[in-house]
Amino acid sequence: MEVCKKQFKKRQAILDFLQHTTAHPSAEMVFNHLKPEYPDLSLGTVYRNLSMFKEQGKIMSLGTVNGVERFDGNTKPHVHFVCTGCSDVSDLPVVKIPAELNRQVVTATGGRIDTCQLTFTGECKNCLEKNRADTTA
Amino acid sequence: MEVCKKQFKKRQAILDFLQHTTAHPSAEMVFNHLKPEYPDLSLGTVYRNLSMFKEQGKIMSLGTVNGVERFDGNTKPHVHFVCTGCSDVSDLPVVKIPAELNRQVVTATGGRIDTCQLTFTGECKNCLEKNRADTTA
DNA sequence: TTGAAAATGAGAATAATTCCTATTGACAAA
DNA sequence: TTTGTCAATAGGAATTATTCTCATTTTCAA
Repeated sequence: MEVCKKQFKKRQAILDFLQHTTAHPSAEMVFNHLKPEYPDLSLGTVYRNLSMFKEQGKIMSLGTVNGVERFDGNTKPHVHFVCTGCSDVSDLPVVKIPAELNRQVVTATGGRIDTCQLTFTGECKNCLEKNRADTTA
Repeated sequence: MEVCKKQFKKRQAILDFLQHTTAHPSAEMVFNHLKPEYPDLSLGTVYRNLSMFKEQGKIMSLGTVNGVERFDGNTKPHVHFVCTGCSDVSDLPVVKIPAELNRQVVTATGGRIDTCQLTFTGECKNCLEKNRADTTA
């Protein structure tokens, strides 16, 4: 039966979504996105699988934005911009992390480096304009 | 009386501690550190003041490590190393964030940049050695 | 068809953080 | 010294994101 066919595709669906979106979603955002297609999906399953994928290195955590954890299906080191106004997280593909930094860190710490994250925090163009409109109104 | 003299120095004590430690403490670590000197300090006060200082830009949040938020009294952009084993956060004063990155981001986003954080995540020397000892034992 | 193992749903439990309210210290004016 | 006012605080309740538990369901190989 059709319904059952999808039953064990949920884990894969969660991973697929993360690897094809640039939205850097939270667990709840993943849940909301997949719920229409998988009506009996539960939030616990999303959390469980996200945590497993993170463990396996298939996705990475971007840390929390306004108290909720955000995830990224792109595990290659890249640069993010976080807007404190609307909590939007976006990629900055233009900006590159210089490769020699990694080497510097390894020699400085003597430890093992798993990931590296460069995050710029501020207010995005939209929020800036919205705020300006609010204050002039 | 001596006890009373300290009563309203708690806020300042919290800020002082953050500005003179390199431990990148959590709210609870701040609380535990100041509790002996201020026996009636409450955890709520620590959270409240940390959040106020953060708002004022006097301290900054480093995001969460294993689920708890960490703070830094040094608000100048600098590089951190987070050990996923022992949750230790350390500065990497040797490694510098190239200044031109900031300009690239401003032009790429059209927004306002408040802070910038470069974080390397992995396992520190100590934890690596501890793990090796565990597996060989 | 059956049995074992993996995946899930639902909701309870947990833990970090925030909120609320009565109390207390500081400080200026009487 | 006393009093009034206001900011700062303590203490604990409330909130909320996340994790855990366990019964149920699906898969898949035998």
